[in-house]
Amino acid sequence: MPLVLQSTLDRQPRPFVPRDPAHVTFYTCGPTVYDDAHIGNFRSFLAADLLRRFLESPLCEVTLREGGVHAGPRTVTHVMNITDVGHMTEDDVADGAGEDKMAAAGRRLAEAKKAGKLPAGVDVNPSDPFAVARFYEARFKEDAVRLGLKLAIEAQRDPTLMPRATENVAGMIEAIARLIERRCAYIVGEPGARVVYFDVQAFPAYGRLSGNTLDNLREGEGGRVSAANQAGKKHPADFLLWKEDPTHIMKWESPWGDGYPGWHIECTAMSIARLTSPPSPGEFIPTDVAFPGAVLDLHSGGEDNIFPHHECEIAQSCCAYTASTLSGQFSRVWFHPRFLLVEGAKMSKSKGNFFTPRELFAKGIEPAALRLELIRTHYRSNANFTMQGLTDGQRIIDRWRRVLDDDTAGDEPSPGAKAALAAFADAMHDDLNVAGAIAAVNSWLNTITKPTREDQAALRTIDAVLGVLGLERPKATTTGIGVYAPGVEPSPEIEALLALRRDARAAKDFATSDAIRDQLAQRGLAIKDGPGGSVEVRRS
RNA sequence: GGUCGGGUGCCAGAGUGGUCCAAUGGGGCGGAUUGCAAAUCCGUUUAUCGUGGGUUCGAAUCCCACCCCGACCUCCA
Repeated sequence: MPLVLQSTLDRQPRPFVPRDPAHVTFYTCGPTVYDDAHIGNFRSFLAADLLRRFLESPLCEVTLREGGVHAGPRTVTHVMNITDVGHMTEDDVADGAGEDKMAAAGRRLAEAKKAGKLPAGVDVNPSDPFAVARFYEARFKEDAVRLGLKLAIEAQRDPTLMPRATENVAGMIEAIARLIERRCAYIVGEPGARVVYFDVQAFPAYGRLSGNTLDNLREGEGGRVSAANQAGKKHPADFLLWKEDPTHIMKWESPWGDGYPGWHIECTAMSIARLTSPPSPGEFIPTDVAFPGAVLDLHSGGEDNIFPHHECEIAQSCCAYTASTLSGQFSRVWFHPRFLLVEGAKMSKSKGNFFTPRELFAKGIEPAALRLELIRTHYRSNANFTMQGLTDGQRIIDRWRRVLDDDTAGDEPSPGAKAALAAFADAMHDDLNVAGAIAAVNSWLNTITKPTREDQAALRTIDAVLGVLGLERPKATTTGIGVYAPGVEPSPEIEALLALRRDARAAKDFATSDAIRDQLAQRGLAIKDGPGGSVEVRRS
């Protein structure tokens, strides 16, 4: 059974039919770099990564437009933008009110610097918004690489895969100009305070993605679309494409004055630029009969992007670049992973359940365990991140690694590897049923007492999709007697206790040795006697 | 109020009309192992599937109502 996905547009699973089955185009709305990305951000990015990895796997089959099946492997060009334009903190009040977010981030950085809380070796000029953006961008890329985001690894060689909004303003201006020319956008205000808006009434399909059609928006009681804040708009749902503001902290020249672009236009410009052959002025991308207005194969983003961001992106992209402005979906599949809860509650800084990958890594959580915890729940359900889940995942990973690490594996054929690969692929083809796929792996491994090389090869094929086993393994710190797990710092006191315990055990004074173990347990450390008198120390 | 996604054992989480008295992992319990632990290995245990009604020969799976959780309704993955 070839791959089936549930696009947000369809609300039901459908076979995935790319334009070119051998080469899939995939755009992911990337991070805003005003701050470190948290585990919720990464859940969404990793879900996209998993989809991409499966598409590239030899296990993945895809439906052909003319019918029939295309067998993997295939290539995927996966692009993810870096949003380094500082949007406004109060853009809902009026387009362009409040403080620029990049400026706010700079202010926070300046405070951290003053308090001596910046990591060693870091020198950022907090008043330079570009420097602030680059600082967080670099940290994001580090985290992404550690979590095995394939795109971030590739981007180390090909930076065009992670384009920056600030370096694509020319493309945004071109897109806006095309929209104005096609009468899908209009300019209001006098020079010095001009604003360009997209005219939502020019795109009848507006609202199809989110269900927020123009009628529903009018009836809605969210209170955000209020006419009072929207002076000059033809329709309250019209959205900003360009804002003239010569005083802004980040500004560019444009035909509509010096200023900055709206929130949505950057993704249009960057996806068109990197994933299509951009049409010349006056020309448009021809419509695919089967998928009108579909230019990209896949487009992903967190569920909060569905409205307004992706709704607006579809409208402006189709109106600027495709043959018809009447309808269009821009991407064949819209892929929206749901939000992550933490210990059953919404993640928030005030609740203290807000985590970034680097914080967890510093505690000794290994990237593989975090990755598995973040991908193991179906992407269209809210996932619940728990410390228990992290431990569960760690055990699964340790178990799988024991299979791969067995260097006495023989050449005899494996009785179960083929069926396991098929079961894994079946689950993944079914709208990425990762939990089912992991279950297939575990059930198979349960039947193995001694892995063969074929088993190991099969597990590697599976892991090329899941992407956990190849991740960096934090190293234990070894001292004379202790083997300290990642995240546990050796100290002279602990060393002394371990030495005392060793002596007590040698003298068969188990009361003392157990007392020392209890003492360590009170400090949150669990020990395990290893070979040769060594003692493994980890957090309990 | 509108538009969506969910509610399955102690926990996480699959399963979308019969093969489900419900996968898988963790936990619990028992055994091997250990001075005792831990880890590992072996075995084992636990669910009438949010509530109420309906459709059907048959429902966790379809329909209706209600309750609850989460997202969005121009900051947010």
